[in-house]
Amino acid sequence: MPELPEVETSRRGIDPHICGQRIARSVVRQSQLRWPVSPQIISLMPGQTVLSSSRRGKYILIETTAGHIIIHLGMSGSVRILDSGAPAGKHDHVDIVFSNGVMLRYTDPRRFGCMLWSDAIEHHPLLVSLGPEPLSDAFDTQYLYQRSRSRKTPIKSFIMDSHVVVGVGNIYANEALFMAGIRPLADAGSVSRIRMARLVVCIRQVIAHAISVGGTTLRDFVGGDGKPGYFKQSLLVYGRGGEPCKQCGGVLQEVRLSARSTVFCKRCQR
DNA sequence: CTTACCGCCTGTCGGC
DNA sequence: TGCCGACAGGCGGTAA
Repeated sequence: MPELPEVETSRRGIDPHICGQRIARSVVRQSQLRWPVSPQIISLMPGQTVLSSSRRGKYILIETTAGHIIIHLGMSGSVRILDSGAPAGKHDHVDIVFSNGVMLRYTDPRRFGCMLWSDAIEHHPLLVSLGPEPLSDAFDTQYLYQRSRSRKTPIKSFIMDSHVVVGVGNIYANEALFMAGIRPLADAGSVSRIRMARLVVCIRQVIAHAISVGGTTLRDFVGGDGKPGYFKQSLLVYGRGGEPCKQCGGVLQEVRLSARSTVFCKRCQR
């Protein structure tokens, strides 16, 4: 389940292999992803050169001489660098093959992800209304506090809303709220400014830490020592419902919030 | 504008 | 051992 740190790790993994490379052709084996793969991925790509890669939220953006490729990994997606001769497996949906024999392969068993093309990335509907990056200056106490006023939605849902802040998935939302000592079900609008300030710090911390260890799930790009679960070992509450709180020893509660597993400590979080 | 809920997918896992 | 339902979950879309 790629979250922001895994997406960033993926982007860093492919970037040096694709930048400056000329695209020879693309292959789409399965076009039915979250949305159909843009036809331009096939029709416009040959002959184009990759200029750069970047990331916005959980979207990987690949800039070519004709426009941008927008990639989302959904729940189970991955991008890998392979030799163009590598045989395709069941869930290898799209290949972008470069003239030097290197290939970028998009794989996604559950097909929740997407591969789209845009020639006006700054106006793309998927990107235009996204909230700030959690590690950017724009994401600060003032911003989060102001946006949360009069919001009745649970604070956990609030910080998982990509229009509020990007990249905070279920795992990191649980972790950040525990670190901040805030109950996931508290009304967003009722969280005090002081506690909102703490939450901003905790979201930053957990995301930055996860990026620094290369995320949890995607580790097999380049030179990966391939040790999975780096971040998993840092988890304080996620996946630990019924187990003792690492802070007070009490039993961690687990509830469903909008169909998502939500774990917290009754004593440490208020 | 807000909020709550739906559905897209398939691999995995627990129960019988 | 095999079958089957529940579950996982990002997030756009839609209804109220």
